[in-house]
Amino acid sequence: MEHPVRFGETSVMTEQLSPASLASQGAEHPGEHPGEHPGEHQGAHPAPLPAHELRSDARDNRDRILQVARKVFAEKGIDVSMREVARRAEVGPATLYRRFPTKEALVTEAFREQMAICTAIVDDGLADPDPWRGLSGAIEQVCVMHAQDRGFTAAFVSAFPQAVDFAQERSRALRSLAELIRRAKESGGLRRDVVLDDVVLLIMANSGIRATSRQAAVAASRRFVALQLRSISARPDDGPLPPAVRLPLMAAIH
Amino acid sequence: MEHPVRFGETSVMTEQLSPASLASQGAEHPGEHPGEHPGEHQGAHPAPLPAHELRSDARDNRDRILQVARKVFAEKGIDVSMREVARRAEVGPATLYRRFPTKEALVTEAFREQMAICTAIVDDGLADPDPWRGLSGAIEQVCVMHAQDRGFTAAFVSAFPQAVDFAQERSRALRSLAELIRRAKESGGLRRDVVLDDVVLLIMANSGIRATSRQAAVAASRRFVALQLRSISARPDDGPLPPAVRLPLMAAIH
DNA sequence: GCCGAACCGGACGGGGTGTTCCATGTGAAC
DNA sequence: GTTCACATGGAACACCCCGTCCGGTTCGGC
Repeated sequence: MEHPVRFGETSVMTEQLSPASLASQGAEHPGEHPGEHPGEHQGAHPAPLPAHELRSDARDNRDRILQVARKVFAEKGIDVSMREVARRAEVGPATLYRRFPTKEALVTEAFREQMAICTAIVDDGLADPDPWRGLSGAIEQVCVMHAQDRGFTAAFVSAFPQAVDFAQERSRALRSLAELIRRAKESGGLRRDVVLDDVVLLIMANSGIRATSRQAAVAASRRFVALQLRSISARPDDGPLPPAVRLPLMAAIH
Repeated sequence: MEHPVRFGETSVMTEQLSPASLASQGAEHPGEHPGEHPGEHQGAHPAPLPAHELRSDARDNRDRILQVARKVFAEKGIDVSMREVARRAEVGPATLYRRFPTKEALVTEAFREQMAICTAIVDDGLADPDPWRGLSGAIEQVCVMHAQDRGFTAAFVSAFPQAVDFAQERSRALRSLAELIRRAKESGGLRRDVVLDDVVLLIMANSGIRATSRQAAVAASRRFVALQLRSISARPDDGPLPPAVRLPLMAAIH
């Protein structure tokens, strides 16, 4: 079962966090509280983010922005400017900022779904009667997800400490993963000297893979994961690996 | 507008290549030719880079710039601005640009030595009577090098196609590596289904590892490589792994 | 010590980014 | 249909960076 995904990128933006990111900290989660109409007019992030009762046009814009953001983050990584997102969504910068007071907010919201998919993948693995199969499948799927979506990878690893719900979701996924690892060891599928950090290390390393195209990245990731699984499996099956992939670095050697 | 292509895009500095990078292309390697005194006055990159016969103060500055650049690139990666390098070297931007007409030039020059070390490592491995030991040692050393110096990693993988001698050196290293792999397979130490691209993949993946400190990164890298070697070894020894490392991502799970 | 060439760094114009202000437009409740 | 709070986009702010020009400084040969 394939989850829909996108990609990620490396580095940065960590240093570009706005001064306002702190301000947006104190605000409560929007929640479902009806009748919550703070009469403040705009300018300087009035309320963090109203829930889903926006005016129809505003709601449309919000949706379009998120859609565009997800796409462009996946293609070019997380470093694309807010302005470009606004441009592509055919929206003024102010509109973008009223919905997402900060770039961090936009990124967090854009990847909330994928983050959830991530945990879902792990939970799926947990549901598998064969823990080793569940674990290896989960690892592969998560890695492929990262290979497809540069932005998600960046968001995942660089991981704004501020974005609370992001961290929460990740924390949940990690807990499930830990349990899955425990079971996989118990069942004899996973080597006993492998720990949770190793699996995270592996996923992190996977994000270092660069290729010329998204397909190539996925293929490379598949091969990489297959190799990885050999190294952590208690009884490696020695079956054939996915095909090797020619990497960009190799161009020089013709 | 399509990128001039080559390598794995991934942003970073790709968009910051100066227009002058082309100009610096045509120029010959400075070489040792004495009596090469183009009387042009400065402004707009007069000669690419005079060799080692600068005025004493200029030479001092050049050395200091390179020293600072290496340090700051290692710490913060390749994305630091030219201005910051200049500031840290206590030099005006103009001075920096006069010595290194382009950021690419600075990076290339800063990492020339490390690049050479890289090939030396591989050649050392080639000299080892036990090809498998030579290969695994080389892999570990290169990976540790990358873990210690983020900038070098970036320079290595993103790899300006323009920087000819850089590419040459890397190409040389790759050729040696290929030979080392061939021998390791022949000697029965390396699995037969592993190819050169896999080792490169592995090194690339290693560069995805992030940690809270340089020591942690090195430790994580060591563990990672040990796992890797298990997956490509024809007869994994099952010995103890280097210690596991707590990764930054894990902070959330306390 | 002189003097010219080599060298220096501050400052400039052009461009980009994250974010906010404000005058204008518009959905929707009455 | 009127009304007004909400929504909008262009312009603007403050900052940073890039690569270059220019007037002043310093090296080093004479």
